[in-house]
Amino acid sequence: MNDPLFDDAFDDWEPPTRLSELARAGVPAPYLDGLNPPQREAVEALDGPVLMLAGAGTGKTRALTCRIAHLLSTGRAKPNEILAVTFTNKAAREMKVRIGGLIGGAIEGMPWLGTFHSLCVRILRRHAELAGLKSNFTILDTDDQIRLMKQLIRDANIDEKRWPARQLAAVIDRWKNRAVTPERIPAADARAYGGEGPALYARYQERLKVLNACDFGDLLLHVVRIFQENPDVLERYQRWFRYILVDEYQDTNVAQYLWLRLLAKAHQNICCVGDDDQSIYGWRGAEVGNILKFETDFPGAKVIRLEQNYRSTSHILAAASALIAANEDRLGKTLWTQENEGERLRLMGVWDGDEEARWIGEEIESFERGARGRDPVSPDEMAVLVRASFQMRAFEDRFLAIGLPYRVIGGPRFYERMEVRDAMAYLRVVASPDDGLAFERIVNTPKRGLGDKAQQEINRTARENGVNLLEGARIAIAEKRVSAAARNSLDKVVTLFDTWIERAGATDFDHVEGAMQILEDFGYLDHWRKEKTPDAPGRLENVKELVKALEEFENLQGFLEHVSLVMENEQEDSVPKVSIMTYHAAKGLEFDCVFLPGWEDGLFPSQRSMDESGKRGLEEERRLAYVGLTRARKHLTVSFAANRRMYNQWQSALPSRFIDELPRDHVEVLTAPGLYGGVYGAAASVPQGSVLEARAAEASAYNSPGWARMQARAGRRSLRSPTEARTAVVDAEVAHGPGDRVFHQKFGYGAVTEVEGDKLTVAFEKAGEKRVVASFVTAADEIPF
DNA sequence: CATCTTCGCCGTTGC
DNA sequence: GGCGAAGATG
Repeated sequence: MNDPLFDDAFDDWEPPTRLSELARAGVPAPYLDGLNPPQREAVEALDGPVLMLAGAGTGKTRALTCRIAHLLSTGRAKPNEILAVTFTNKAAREMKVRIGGLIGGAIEGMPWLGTFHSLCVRILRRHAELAGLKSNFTILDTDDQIRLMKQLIRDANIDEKRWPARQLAAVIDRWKNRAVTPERIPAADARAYGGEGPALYARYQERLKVLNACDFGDLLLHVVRIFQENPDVLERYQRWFRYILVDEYQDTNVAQYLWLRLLAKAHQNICCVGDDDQSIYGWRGAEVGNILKFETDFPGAKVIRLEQNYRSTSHILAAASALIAANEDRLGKTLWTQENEGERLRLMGVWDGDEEARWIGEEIESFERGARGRDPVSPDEMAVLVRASFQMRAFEDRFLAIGLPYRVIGGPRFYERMEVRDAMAYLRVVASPDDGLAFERIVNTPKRGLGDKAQQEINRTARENGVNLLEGARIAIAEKRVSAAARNSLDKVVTLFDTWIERAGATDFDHVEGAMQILEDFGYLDHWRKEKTPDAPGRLENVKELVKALEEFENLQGFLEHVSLVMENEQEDSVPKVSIMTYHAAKGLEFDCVFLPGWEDGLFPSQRSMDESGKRGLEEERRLAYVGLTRARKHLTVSFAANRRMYNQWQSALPSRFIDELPRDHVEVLTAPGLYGGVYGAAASVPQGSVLEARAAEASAYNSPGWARMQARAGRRSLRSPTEARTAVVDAEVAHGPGDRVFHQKFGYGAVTEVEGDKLTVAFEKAGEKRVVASFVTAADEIPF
């Protein structure tokens, strides 16, 4: 057991006495209390492959943590012999805490509980040389990746406009997700990226090696390859990890799947937990297929379904279940609950995005006060979930305006800020001098008179001599390959780095103080002190905060690794705050009160997703909606706007098709009668006896898209009374033709130039040519005011 | 030759 | 609104 690969910290570890005695006596451990039968089965079926199909809110985390506690307390494995994979670092942290709570808090944490990426880094550092790297390799983020690829594209004389670097990044990413190496690109992919993809991929990997760096995909790919090519190494890990657990299995990609299968091959003690209905990372290479074929991959697998939902009220669960039922590709589960009926899902239509933010702000305050006979809800228990991050700003602006505390989760993050990335680049060069991308980033930041010309020369020199940029710079100075002014300034940089690289190698190096001094010496702190822009002081603060964050780590490398993998800077604060985040970031979380704004076709479901992946894309969008709906415990509000400002332009939108799929019985419509945007809602709240009501009764298939869309058309036109609504329903059928003069609420007057179905192309006098939905314009002579 | 200024283009989701 | 490329300035 004295394998130097693995720590011996747990050699003397024993399960808590009380628990092991209970286990020996055959008495159920206390943590088994209150588990429902399938949960309990999932906890107790320790040997052989197990697939836990766990619907939203069915207590899968509980089952998972209990299972680990059970492995530990029955003495099946020590804490460091269990490999447990979570989807986020946050989930890993929380799970450690919960396991500690279950078995008595005595464990020092589980070293092999983490995300695929963090686990792979640990393994890769130990065997870096088998992948052609040094063990102090750096991990590049997306930004670095793109910059590197841009260089390669330029070198290959490819037109960057026609072939954007992002696209190459996407192509290479897809290959890595599927564990495709440059040597084994499938014939079908040979034409990727204008036929240059395979060659550029190979060159990219070569450059990474030279830079002693790897990207996210590499972390897995390198380890998989090391396992495949070095059976002795693989065998040691197979023996060490006696039990394997995987959370969010529906979101694993091919590379991750291969990694797991290699590690589980010998003993097959693998337990995967997932929910095909919550698979929302297809765009990142996740294969729902992994979960669907688990039983084939691991013969004799036990499949356990968790279907009792403990989270949401029955109205909310019913609405979510009905929505997801529209998907065809699913295993199918029947969630049920014993919770109260609760409130129905509330549906609100508004005129534009600003009004939506205003209204939600007011609603949040009203929930906080406990108005309308509700129990007060803390802001910590409320969340606004959006499809895309650009939607967040409207809410931030509004919440700032009314003084409502909020936190943005997963938005533009601390470690992505320019000044923080600059500061880190300095530290990266010191910790890992081969990191040319970091060197490039700061060689002329702050300005040192080292522009394009000088930098190109450094690059060329380095490449010709086969050395890193720092050495290249040194040679360029010695050989006078750059101008005298540049030489002088560059020499200072090189000398300073030499000094600090040496100091950092010393055993008594204080990395916190050192980091601050590095930034001081290079003039980076002064740079922000001198800057007169209003945001300069804040940026200086951020840099100082970054240095402070170093305190929690043993050395620079540890810190830099943490940043590249975790990228979050959470500080617990005392003020309760409303959370704003994307659906993707909300996975695994739950709140008493959830707002889902922006349910408009094209935004949600995202047009791009549908264009790129067709029906598959739409189904993933629907699963995203399902994830959103199932985050709510008690209060759930969906809203949509008739108009939204995007890229400084007004665009009109139809309500999301997902709204049509919400079952009427579980929905309360708040949209004001006769007000614009009265979809779905218009009819439900139209006064008795009105024409709209008659039409609603007629349409037996109330939830049919056709009906809802007709409502949309009718409601869309700033109507104030049922009388106007009646006219509107008729008007909506009136077609506009080319040449007609029309009026639009936001764009003003214009002339129709083209008609295509219900979309018009209109040349507006002020706003220019726009494509609009026919129902949003009126003939210019009958403006409804 | 470096840096500052303006213009046109682009724009999910994230470990 | 942000970014990079091209043009203007010092």
